[in-house]
Amino acid sequence: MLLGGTMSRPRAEEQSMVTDERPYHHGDLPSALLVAVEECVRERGAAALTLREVARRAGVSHAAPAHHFGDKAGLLTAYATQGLSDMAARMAAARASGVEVSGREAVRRLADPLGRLAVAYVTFAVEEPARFAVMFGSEQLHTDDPRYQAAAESALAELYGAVQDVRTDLAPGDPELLHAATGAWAVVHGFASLWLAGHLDESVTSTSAEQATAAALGAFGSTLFAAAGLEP
Amino acid sequence: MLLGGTMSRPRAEEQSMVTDERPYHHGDLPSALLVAVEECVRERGAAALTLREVARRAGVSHAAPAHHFGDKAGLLTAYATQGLSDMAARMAAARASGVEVSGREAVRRLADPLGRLAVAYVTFAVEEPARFAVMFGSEQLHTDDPRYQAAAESALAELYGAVQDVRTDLAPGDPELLHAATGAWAVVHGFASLWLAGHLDESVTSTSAEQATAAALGAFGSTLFAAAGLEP
DNA sequence: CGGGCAGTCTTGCCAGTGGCAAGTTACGAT
DNA sequence: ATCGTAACTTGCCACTGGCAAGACTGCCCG
Repeated sequence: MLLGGTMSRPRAEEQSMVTDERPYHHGDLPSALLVAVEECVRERGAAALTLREVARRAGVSHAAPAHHFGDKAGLLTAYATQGLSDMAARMAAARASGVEVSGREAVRRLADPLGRLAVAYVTFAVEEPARFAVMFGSEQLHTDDPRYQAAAESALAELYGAVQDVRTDLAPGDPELLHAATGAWAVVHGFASLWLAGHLDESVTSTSAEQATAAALGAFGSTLFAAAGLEP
Repeated sequence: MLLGGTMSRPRAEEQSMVTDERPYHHGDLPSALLVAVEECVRERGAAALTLREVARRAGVSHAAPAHHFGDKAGLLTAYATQGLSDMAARMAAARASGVEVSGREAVRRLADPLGRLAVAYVTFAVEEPARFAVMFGSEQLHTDDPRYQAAAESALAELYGAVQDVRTDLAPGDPELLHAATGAWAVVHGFASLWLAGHLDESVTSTSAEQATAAALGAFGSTLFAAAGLEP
């Protein structure tokens, strides 16, 4: 996915001192543009992303992106859609696999599917901060794009599925299920957001996303137990 | 705070058809600019905020804001600082007061200081979406500004205090306290963020912030209990 | 009372941006 | 081979944030 090879100039114009003899047709410009978006956002943040800079990195004129993505929001929407699909796949894999998380005692609760999904969510955000930032941090997204909506829905379905795996007492469609899923989403999303925004203590973010998530969820769970007057 | 009266033109130039006979010196431009920021963000979102539009609304030239706030980030930082102070005050009040929250059975747990703080956090975000968006959604903030840091720290202190109120078993400085506070922050912050981004189901956001928070936290708590094999 | 000074605000400019329109190039179907 | 069409470019527009230089005005000190 490092491009470079995606577009080998088909016919080398005689001279070897070709300065910019790239072919008129790029080959796979949409993919190259999405890679360029990734780079830009990683280096300077989503807010500083510039359509022209993206085009520059892909080696095309400033108006080329519009032909494939319509406008800046369209480009970002495509990038976010990629991210949502990837995230959904990761969550599905985490939910299916039985990988145990390492950590402290209270972490035992995280061995269930919901816990693995939580770790997957946060891990995705930490490993792909650019994607996460555009997916949830950008206000310029064409959220009515059907492909975007489909990707978002598939990710959300994983979340609901994980909650349902734990709350077997609830029938599908029960409002309680909606609230439980909302709460679960809130924790992991908030944790990931605060992490990426740099608001978390360094002692938290200096460990792995897995351990940090386990520690926070475990401690918060104990707090809920304490508030309810129960033994953890 | 609706401005308008903030700057009554001191001397009415003879004619009543004064088109723009405002005095050279505004009187309290910084405040007027912050009000204008509020309006702009409310109407078109934080990303669409324009220094020139803010200046236009305050009735000054496009370069006037720079004199008081340095640059765009400086203006946003001042606005965010206001918001953080306000939020800290609200959280402190909620923590001190004993107001019971209304809601379902599981909500009983929310009657404790931590629950009241959670409701205060979400309520602030829903009632002041512009402030919340700039405080946490903007990437162009001078986070090294001492006033900003002080405000952020006072808000964070309320959070830690509320957690400590519930986890009386933990000594100050215990890492578990840090993790518990991080987890608590994550839930309320995630919930508020998803709400403002429009990602929550309408059946959730159509109720009051108080009830929605109570329902989500309650249901999520029950889920944790279920995962731990306990009775709620 | 008056003169200068410092802070406030304006005008004018610059490079850079996103989007549009019109033109140019090259591929592929026929 | 030709022609239609998709891919890409050039050139333009209004707009933005930031800077420099100038204009206005309240206030302090004589």
